Parts: sequence; C-alpha cells; structure tokens
Amino acid sequence: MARTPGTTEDRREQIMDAALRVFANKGFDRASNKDIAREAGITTGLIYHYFASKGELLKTLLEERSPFHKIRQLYNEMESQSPDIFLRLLANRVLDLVEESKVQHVFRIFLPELLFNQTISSLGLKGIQEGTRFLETYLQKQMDQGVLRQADASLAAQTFMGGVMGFILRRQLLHDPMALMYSRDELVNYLVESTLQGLYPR
Amino acid sequence: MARTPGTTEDRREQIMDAALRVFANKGFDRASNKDIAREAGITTGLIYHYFASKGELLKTLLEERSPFHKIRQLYNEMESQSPDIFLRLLANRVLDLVEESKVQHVFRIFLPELLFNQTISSLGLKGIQEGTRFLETYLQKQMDQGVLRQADASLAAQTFMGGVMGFILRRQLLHDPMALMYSRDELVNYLVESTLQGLYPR
Amino acid sequence: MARTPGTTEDRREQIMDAALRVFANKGFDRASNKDIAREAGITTGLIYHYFASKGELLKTLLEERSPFHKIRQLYNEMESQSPDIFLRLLANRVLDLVEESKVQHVFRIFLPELLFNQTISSLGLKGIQEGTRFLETYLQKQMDQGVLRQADASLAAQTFMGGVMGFILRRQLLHDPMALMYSRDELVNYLVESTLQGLYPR
Amino acid sequence: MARTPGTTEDRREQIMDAALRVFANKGFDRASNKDIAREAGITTGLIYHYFASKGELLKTLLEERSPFHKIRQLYNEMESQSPDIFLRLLANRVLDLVEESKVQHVFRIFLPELLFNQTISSLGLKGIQEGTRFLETYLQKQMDQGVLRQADASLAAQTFMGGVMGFILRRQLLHDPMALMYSRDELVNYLVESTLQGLYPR
DNA sequence: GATGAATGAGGGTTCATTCAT
DNA sequence: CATGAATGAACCCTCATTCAT
Repeated sequence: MARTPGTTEDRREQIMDAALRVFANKGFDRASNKDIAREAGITTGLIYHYFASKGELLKTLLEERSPFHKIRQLYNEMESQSPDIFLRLLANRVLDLVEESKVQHVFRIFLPELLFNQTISSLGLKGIQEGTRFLETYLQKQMDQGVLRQADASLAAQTFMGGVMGFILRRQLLHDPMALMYSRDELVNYLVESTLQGLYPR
Repeated sequence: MARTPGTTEDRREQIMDAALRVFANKGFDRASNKDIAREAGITTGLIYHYFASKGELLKTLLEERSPFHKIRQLYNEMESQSPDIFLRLLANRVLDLVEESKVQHVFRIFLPELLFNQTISSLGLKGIQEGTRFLETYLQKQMDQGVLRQADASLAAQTFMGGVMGFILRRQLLHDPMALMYSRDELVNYLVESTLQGLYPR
Repeated sequence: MARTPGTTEDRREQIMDAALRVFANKGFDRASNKDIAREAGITTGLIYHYFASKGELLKTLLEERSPFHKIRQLYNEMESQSPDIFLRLLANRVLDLVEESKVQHVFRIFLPELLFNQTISSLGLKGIQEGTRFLETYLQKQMDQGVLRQADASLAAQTFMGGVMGFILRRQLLHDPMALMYSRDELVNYLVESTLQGLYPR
Repeated sequence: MARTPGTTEDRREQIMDAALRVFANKGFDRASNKDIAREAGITTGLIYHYFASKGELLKTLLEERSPFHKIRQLYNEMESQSPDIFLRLLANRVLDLVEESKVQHVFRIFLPELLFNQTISSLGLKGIQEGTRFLETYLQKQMDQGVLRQADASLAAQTFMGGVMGFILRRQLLHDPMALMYSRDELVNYLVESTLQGLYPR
C-alpha cells in the first residue's frame, strides 16, 4: 500500500488535481487535454505516461477521488448512536464531504457521466445503494429493538437519502438561493425531524 | 395559432424529436449533427435551415419541450384542495410528467447542461424555484387558516420538493432498482405522510 | 436590339443591380447567393432562372456593366481637340465614369477577379489596352502634324494612363486621404501639364 | 535575434512560403487549408500549430513578408542625391522590390484584401502614404534650396508615385504586353523626365 | 521522464445548386 | 415565374493520440 513518495506519484496526483478542476469547470467533453496540461503546468504528451487515455483519466479520477470510500469509514463509528443523533451525523458527514471543494468538483464531473457512461453509472449507483442500505439496516435494527416503531425501513431510508440528495442538488450544483438562505444545520434539523416524526412509537 | 400542417412545421418538429432522442442517448456534446440527421432521416445541412446552430437547437428543445409550462397549468386547479390531497396531486402530476418518455429525454439532456451552461442553468433554476414557491405559498395559506400548524413554510416546501427530486433522480436517471421496487403510489404516500406528520396541529 | 421592356428583363436587371452592390461590398467569394437574393428582394432559386451560376452572374455583370463601352462612345467626339483639351477631356471622362457609384462597384469587383480569373483578366486587359492605344494613336497624329514634337507616343500614352490609374487606385479604392485632399480638377490639371510639358515643341 | 535553425522556425517559414504561393495563385478565399498543407507537404492540422487561423496566417504573411520595411531602409541612403538620381533610385528600388518573385506574390494577395479587409486595408494605405510623404519631403527640400522651382510638392509626389503604381499594376499584375514591350529603364527614364520637366527652374 | 511537433479523423457550419410544388 | 426546402460537398477548425528527440 505504502508507495514510495517518488516524483512519479506526485506527477500523477498533480495531473489528476488539474484534471479534476478542469473537468469540473468545463465538463469532460468540453475540456481538452491541452486545458489539463496547462492547468497542471505540463505538456499534453506527459498525460499519456500516466494515463492510457482521456477516458481512463476520468475513470481513475472518479474511482480514486470518489468520496464513497470516505463515507464508508464513517459507518463503524455510528451504529451505536440513537436515531436522532445517527441521522444528524449521517447527513452532516455526507454534507461535510460534499462541501469540501474537491468533492464538489468530483460531483460536477460525476453527474453527467452518470447519465451517459455505463461504466461510471454503475459505479455511482453502487455508492448510493450502499449508503441507503446502510441506513436501512440501521433503521431496521432500531425498529426490531423497539426504539422506532415498525415501518418500511427501506422506504424510510430512501426517502431520507432522497431528501439529502435533493438538497445537495440544489445547494451545490444549482446554487439555488432559496436553498442557500438556510444554514446547513437548519436544513438537516428539519429533514431529520420530519423523517423521525413518523417513525417514533406512538 | 393553428398552423397549416405544412411540411415546414413538421420538419422542424421531426428534427427536434430526433435531436431529443439523440441528445438523451449520447449527451449533447457526444451527439454529432450527423447522428441527429441520421435519426431524423435527413442530411446535416438541413438542420441549419431550421436552427441557427447546434446550440440553438438545444436551447429551443429545452424551451419548447420543457415540462415547466405544463406544471404551471396545474396550479390553478389545485389551490382549493386539502393538504393531503394537494401534496399527493402535486407529486403525482410532477411524476406523471417526468415519466412521460419525452420528458425523460428532456431531463437527461437538461441535467448536464445545468452544470456547464449558464443560459440553461438559470432557466432550470427558475422552474424549480417557481414550483417550490408555489408550494410554499400554499402551505403558508394553510398555516394561516389553521389547517396546518405554524412552521417554516419555505423549509417544508423545499424539503418536499427535494424529496421528489431525489426520487426522480434515482428512478428516472439512475434507474436504481431499490427505488424501482416500490410503486409510485407507495413512494408518494410515504413522502406525503412523512411531510405532513410534522405539520398537522397537535 | 430593342427588347420588350417586359418584367423578365426587369428581374434580370434587378438581380444584377443587387449582385453588383453585394459583390462590391463583400467581394465575390464572400458574398452568398442568399445575400444577393435578400438584397434583390427575391429568393435564391430565382437567380438560377436568369443566370446559369454564380460565376456566370459575375461574368455577365462585368461584361454588361463594364464602363469600357461607354468610354468607347467618347472617342469620336474628341479626336479633333487640341492636346491640352484632349487630355483633360479624356481624364475627366474616365474619372466621371469611375466616380459614378455603379461603376465604382464594378471596379471593386473587377480588381480581384483580374488577378485570379483568366476569363475576366483578359477582358480587363483589353479595355485598358484599347484606351491606351486610342490615346497613343491620337498623340502620334499630333506629332505627325507638328503640334507635338516627335517622341515615343506609346510610352507617353502609357505613362499618362498609368498616372490616371494610380489616382483612381488611391482615390476610389484605397480612399487615401492624401489623394482626396485635392479636387479632381487639380489632379487632372497637374497630370496633364506634367505630361505635355515634355511633349510640346521646344 | 539569431535563432537556432531549429525545425520549429523552419516549419513556420515553410508554411508561410506555401501559403504565399497558394494565396497568390488562387486568392485567399479560394485557397483552402488543404491546398496550403499539400503545397507545404504537411497535414492541415499542423497549420494551426503555428497560426491561430487562416486569417491570422494571412495577416502574418502580409506583415512579415511585406516589402514596406525594406523600402524604409532605402530612405537614409538617398536623401543627399540630386532629384534626377533620386527619382531614378526610388523608382528602381521600388521596382526591384516588386519584381522579386516573392514580393509579387505578396502583392497579388494584398490587393484584394485591400478592398474588403479593414485591418489590412489600413496597413497598406499606411505603406503607400509613408512612401509618398517621404518623396514629398524630399521634393520640398529641393524646392526650398532652389534646386527645383516652387510647386506643390505633395501633388508632384503623388503623381510620381501614382505613375509608378500604374506601371506596377500593368506589368506585374495584368502582364499587359504593351507595358512589357519596354525595358524597365525606359519606363523609369520617361517617368522621371516627365516628372522633372515641369519642376526645374525655368 | 518529458517535450511538443505532427497526425488524421471528425466536428460544426456554409453554401452553390437543384427541384418539387 | 417563383418559392424555399433539401442536398452534399467542401470548408475551417479542434483535438485525442503518437512518437522522435
């Protein structure tokens, strides 16, 4: 795992960083290798020492810079929390992640590819499913333990995640001023309460 | 308004239809004029008889085929309904719309452009804002009349719309099997109840 | 010769007029048939009822609108004049011609074609040669009659015509402010005197 | 200034040379990038490695290959000469220049652009004005010193330059056999004498 | 490793010309 | 006569990719 921190690795990262910014700004198709090279301070030819093609560079980017594995790290720490805390944590962690500028870039790149690029589409789907299923499992456990009343855990999980995605869409991608008028805490708060309202035992 | 069903108008529509399909399948940038011409059964040059450029064709498509004006028509009929019915209607109308295949195409085209195309981005934002504000106004009225308890109407509207958008995203665009396991009615039902649970007077 | 003044002929003229203006403004290659049609208030297809091709239209234009035949008309009236009057008349008639706006247009069109279009090049050359030879013949006559001293009539004619052409170039085509500071009379005067100075018997 | 005779600079020159020939033969508009590439023995794409566009290539050509700066070099050496010598030198230098094949090419390209291309038009005008003014200044000095009699120096300069331009037009561009029957010396001689005849003190 | 010149396929676009109406 | 939709070839230009240096 531990790579030699040689210049080789640095260059690779440097190119990926540049590509990330350029793709995020212009879109994959509208970004040229020259754009990337300029942004990275290198020449176009060098890109092909590190990546087989422009498409490979994109794929690598989405794999290595995708935030999904970071989300995964959070799972373990959270399972023991009460629903109220748990949902707040989950939403906040996801939003933390998404608000980090680099991840915002990944998202902007990700979205269009999701629609038109088979390979990447399935990759993204997997991430979303994983997150939703994790939440579903948690909710089911809480229901079984009587902390929450019995209900369709999958439906609840999907609705919550859908809500989070909706906010991300409007805040991070569309920059909708209406969504930006509220602090993140307010949004999370409302979403969590709205979700749990129907799930607490009567 | 009623035009003679002359071939001119037909051709224009024919090209727009073809472009809609091609853009939806490959994305705007990856679709070539040749693709569109082939799909429409014409030659590339003819496109420019009806549209000033590929970009104008896209813009026209998003303007004339956008579902926003259809949503607008629904507003008047709905205002008098109770919240329960109202939300169900709203969600169902939006989903009706979105599930129509042509509109699905528009959405697939819309999304990437939303991120990288200024002109179109603002157009889309306006549509979303309009819908959300309409819901907000309705909720506020219901609160003022005591049908719902006082709460932040804007926040509620945004959360609901965010939820709808999340579902659309996962069902129509990502084709997430998890979201497709449920009927639309089930999804709508859950979302509406979850939303209103916190809004009814205690 | 006398044509029926039917609409047919009118249309033809109408197209030629429009083409003249358009070619003069944009140059033959940069002017499109659509430009011409718009200027003439007709549609592109109609051009081909009257002219076999865009190139034929140009050729026709240069043949029928060329001022050479008008210059020719002047010859007869002038031969009996004294050199002083003769040269003044010649220059003035040429400049009269060239200053007429329609002819200016022809000139602008003519010049580039002269360089790259064989057919037209020879046509133009013929006109210039004819004029020069006419002057040469006149001068030779005057020398033989002793009105002017013996000298190379051809050289004198060419020099004079070259001078006239130089002025036209700078005034009509380049719009050189230096050349425009003088009235036409001043220019003609100077050129004529300068030419005759060496030709009068000592 | 002295560059390594690296291939980069060579290629640039090679393309410019090819373009010069092709433009001169077919005219700018009628010459395609393919033509230029074929003439240069390269592919069309490479042109854009060295020039931003076809138009830029033309502009560069007219700037770097224009003879105006060469004419400028002559000015200093000539001012001390007597009018007779001076005019002969000036005309000969200009004609020397113009008879060099490369410059002939530039002229053929220059002329049409002069008429329809704003940028280039002003460039050409400047060159002509500069030359004329240089001559005017010289003549004025000679008049002030009493070598020539007082007259309108500007008019004289313009007439002389116009005569030279007329000859160039007919010899180099129209290849008029009448003008080619005389040697250059004969033409220059006649023009100079004709010009000075009226300027010497009586 | 690194350069950037060079390639060549393809893209968007224009336009002279034709022809059914 | 007149229209203008339709064609198709050509054009200018871009760009991912290769490769000699």
